[in-house]
Amino acid sequence: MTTCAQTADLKAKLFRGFSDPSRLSILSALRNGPLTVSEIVHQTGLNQSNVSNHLSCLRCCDLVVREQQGRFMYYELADVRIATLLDLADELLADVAQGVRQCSHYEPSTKLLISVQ
Amino acid sequence: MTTCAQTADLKAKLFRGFSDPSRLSILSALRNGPLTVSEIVHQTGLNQSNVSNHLSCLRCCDLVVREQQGRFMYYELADVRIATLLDLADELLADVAQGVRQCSHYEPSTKLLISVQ
DNA sequence: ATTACATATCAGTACTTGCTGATATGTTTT
DNA sequence: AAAACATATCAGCAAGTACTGATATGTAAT
Repeated sequence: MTTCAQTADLKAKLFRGFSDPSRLSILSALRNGPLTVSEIVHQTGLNQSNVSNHLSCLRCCDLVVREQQGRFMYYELADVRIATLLDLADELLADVAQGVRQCSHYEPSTKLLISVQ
Repeated sequence: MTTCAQTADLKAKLFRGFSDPSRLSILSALRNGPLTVSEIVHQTGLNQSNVSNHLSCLRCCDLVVREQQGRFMYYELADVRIATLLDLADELLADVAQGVRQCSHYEPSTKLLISVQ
């Protein structure tokens, strides 16, 4: 029970790595092979600072690895199973978790709109 | 590219469902079969209000389903693949994402400790 | 109908989290 | 060595997000 809670904490932390649209765009871009930071910037449309921050976060968690090549830094998914996890999520979205789209629990600015009205 | 970003948003939202220790404890408790709210409260150690809020969130996203039985409400995982996803996360934690534990990006109150010192 | 029990909802608070711009570090080229 | 390029770091702001306690709803027993 106590051990279970600790695992839950850790697992939650792992999932937090996947629970941001920017980080997911980055991971998804990396599925086609290694990319430099600026290539990621270009492909995702995010800015350099933002991408760099997220990459640092992803690398710190060992979800991506990097390799220096001249003045470029190549980033890559750390393991195929990361792609598997992303695919499984897509499957769930398609077949099961269809409510996600409309669900507004813990959702941006609903309160604001209501109070303004 | 635009479609990709939209999927990223949705997937991020799905992962947010899994990125909370309380929700994970609940989901993990439900892996052994359907449970009432108070059984979940008992097994997880969370309080009733909290569990109810999270269940409402999980149900809204179609990650769990419920069925009324007298004055009890039985909750259950909506699909086996949810358990699969949890297992895959465990695998990643064990084999790949070992940095998650120590990673302190976007981490509670690091700033506070530093500024106090 | 009233009480007891099971669950749901809500507002408020404290905290977490991501983005941006400015700046720093590091690496090649001239 | 200086300039140009690639990436990293940091502070501060603007959100988002979760927990709690109080209260409401709903169901079954007396």
